[in-house]
Amino acid sequence: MSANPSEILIDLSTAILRQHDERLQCRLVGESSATQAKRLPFGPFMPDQHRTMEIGLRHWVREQVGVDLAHVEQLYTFADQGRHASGEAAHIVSVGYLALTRTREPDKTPPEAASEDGDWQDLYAFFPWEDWRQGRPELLDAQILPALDKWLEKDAQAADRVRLAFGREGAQWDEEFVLERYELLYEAALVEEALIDQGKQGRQRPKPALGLALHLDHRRILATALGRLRSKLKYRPVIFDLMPAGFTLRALQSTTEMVMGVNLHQQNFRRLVEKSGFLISTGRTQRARGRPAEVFRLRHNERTERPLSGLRVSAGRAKPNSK
Amino acid sequence: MSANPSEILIDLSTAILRQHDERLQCRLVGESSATQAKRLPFGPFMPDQHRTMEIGLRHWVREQVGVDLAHVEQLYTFADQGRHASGEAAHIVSVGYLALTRTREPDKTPPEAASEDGDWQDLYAFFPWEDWRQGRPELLDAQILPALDKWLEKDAQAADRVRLAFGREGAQWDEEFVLERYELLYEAALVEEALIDQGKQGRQRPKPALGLALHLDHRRILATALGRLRSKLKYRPVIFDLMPAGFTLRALQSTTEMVMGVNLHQQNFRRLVEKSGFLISTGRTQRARGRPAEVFRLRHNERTERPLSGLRVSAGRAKPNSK
DNA sequence: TTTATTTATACTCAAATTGAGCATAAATGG
DNA sequence: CCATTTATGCTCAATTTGAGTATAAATAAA
Repeated sequence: MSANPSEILIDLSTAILRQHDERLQCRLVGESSATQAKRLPFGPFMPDQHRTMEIGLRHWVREQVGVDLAHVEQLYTFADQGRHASGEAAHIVSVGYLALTRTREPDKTPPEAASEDGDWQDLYAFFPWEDWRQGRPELLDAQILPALDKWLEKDAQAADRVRLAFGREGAQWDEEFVLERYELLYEAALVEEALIDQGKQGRQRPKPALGLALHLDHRRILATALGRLRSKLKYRPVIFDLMPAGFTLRALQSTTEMVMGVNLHQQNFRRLVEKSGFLISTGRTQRARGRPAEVFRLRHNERTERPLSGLRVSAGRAKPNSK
Repeated sequence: MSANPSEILIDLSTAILRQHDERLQCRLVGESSATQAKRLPFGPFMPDQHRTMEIGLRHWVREQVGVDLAHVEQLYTFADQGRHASGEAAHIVSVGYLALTRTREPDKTPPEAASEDGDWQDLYAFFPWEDWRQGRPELLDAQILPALDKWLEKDAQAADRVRLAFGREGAQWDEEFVLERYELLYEAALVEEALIDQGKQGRQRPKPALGLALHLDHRRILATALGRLRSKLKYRPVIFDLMPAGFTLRALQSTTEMVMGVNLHQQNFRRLVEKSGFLISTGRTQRARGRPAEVFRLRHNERTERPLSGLRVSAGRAKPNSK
């Protein structure tokens, strides 16, 4: 079927995220016909033309999507055979990337351009159980946990993983475990991709309503991206790569909340950010409904590679050995 | 020169770390002849035989190295062309992994087996500037920083990266920036690999004494491994995957110190670990020089995927939106 | 057999950080 | 002018962290 059974193609797929209109969005490409799932922007890695994979990735993104990337980070390289439908010409290894793009200054956005900038989807459409901003999603207790329990009845192997990932029986819900949760839902065949990979084209069984499906393992890449971003926010100031040049503290907080899927305490958030020393006032102010807010910008060009909230060395350093 | 210009081979290379005799060690394979650099255990990914890359990796490790792997984590996929000497038959993409192995119980180690278990090298032989346990390494001020400054004279572009990575001018030394430091030393041609990649076989210039060189980009993988491990220790309890089944708190602390390259405050470390609730006393005690120490073990089989020191959500959660 | 030395463990205390809330300021829309 | 909204300032208790001092229990040396 395939030209050469051990030929390997490397596919670069990128989860491009932006913050827009109070939503965290993800850029998609591909057919919007009902049968065909959309996919992340992608392209093959061509070692003869791209000196590094990141160069290749930027090439494809430039070609397919007209956005400037801020933070770019390699996520993971997936090569599971089970995930790729048979019939492919070669073995595909997909290298997933996370990229953040800065929103334009709210004022400067040309109004007509809004609909012209491609297919952006609400990220939580793919992971509705990850958004706790309005409280614990009802979906969890109404559908997910009962279905997982039913799955565990046949095979209790994964019981502990479910407990930790979904925060049951004393375990805390950890918002970083996005991938772990998605993988469990996949294993339990509660997401459409699992049915497709099993050859059941999603027509036989009732289509599970657990978020929108994507091409191949792209939703897995997206889950990795969200988990990584949530995790990274806590120790590296990547959040600013989702912000325009000038922004209010409230806007920064909203963006953080979108990513974390959780609401934060406004006054304490302000205290944290002020203490971090990353921001500097522009002197300008931005008015909306209530009291006008001060507009900040990133101090200098302190690049993103600095810890945001102090290091977690924990347990206290001591003096070096005297001897 | 090569059979097919765009043919891609995937190479799985693993940094296998263990803790042994108060040292953090790394398993190497390959010639010990003077001219040929050693390398990390490796093998090609063969999609026809390995369903996932991790399966392939475990296969090669089993074949080349007789150790049981505990924690295994994919690090990064490197595909830079500049890094691979020309003349290779195909484009090699190397997927780097980090693996931790548990030490045997100190009592149960057969004395003669010690020398029989392969080629283990002190990790800090490759990164002497990363070990601050005896205080700030003299190497830094004596050699590294002057050489970097000399490099920056020609091109000050990287000045800010140097400042952040090496903690100068107000910036703090961040022990996680292992890769960033190594890359800068590579770019400044202060490590042997840089000279080799430039075609100067290290004979012309005086060989820089900045740590032992490894095959191709294996030292870069090792740097990634150390940085990732240092980072991960702070929020996931992977440290236990370097420990034997039973251990004293002092042994746990020493291992943590080896990894972090920093000394910790003993009483506070104890407090932290006790509070974490990960450990449970075995009732046994272990005697050495001073007062005998209590021997602990991991509680149950709480797997490693739990936060060690409380989450860093920072800025405090608030109640969900009431509306 | 005492004594110094070494290591483990217990406890204290001040400083810093965090979590939660009250209070006030400065706009807008009746 | 007043109710509403949002931003910002400030307080206060609880918890965590950093850095010690004190004591316990062993070994090595005198």
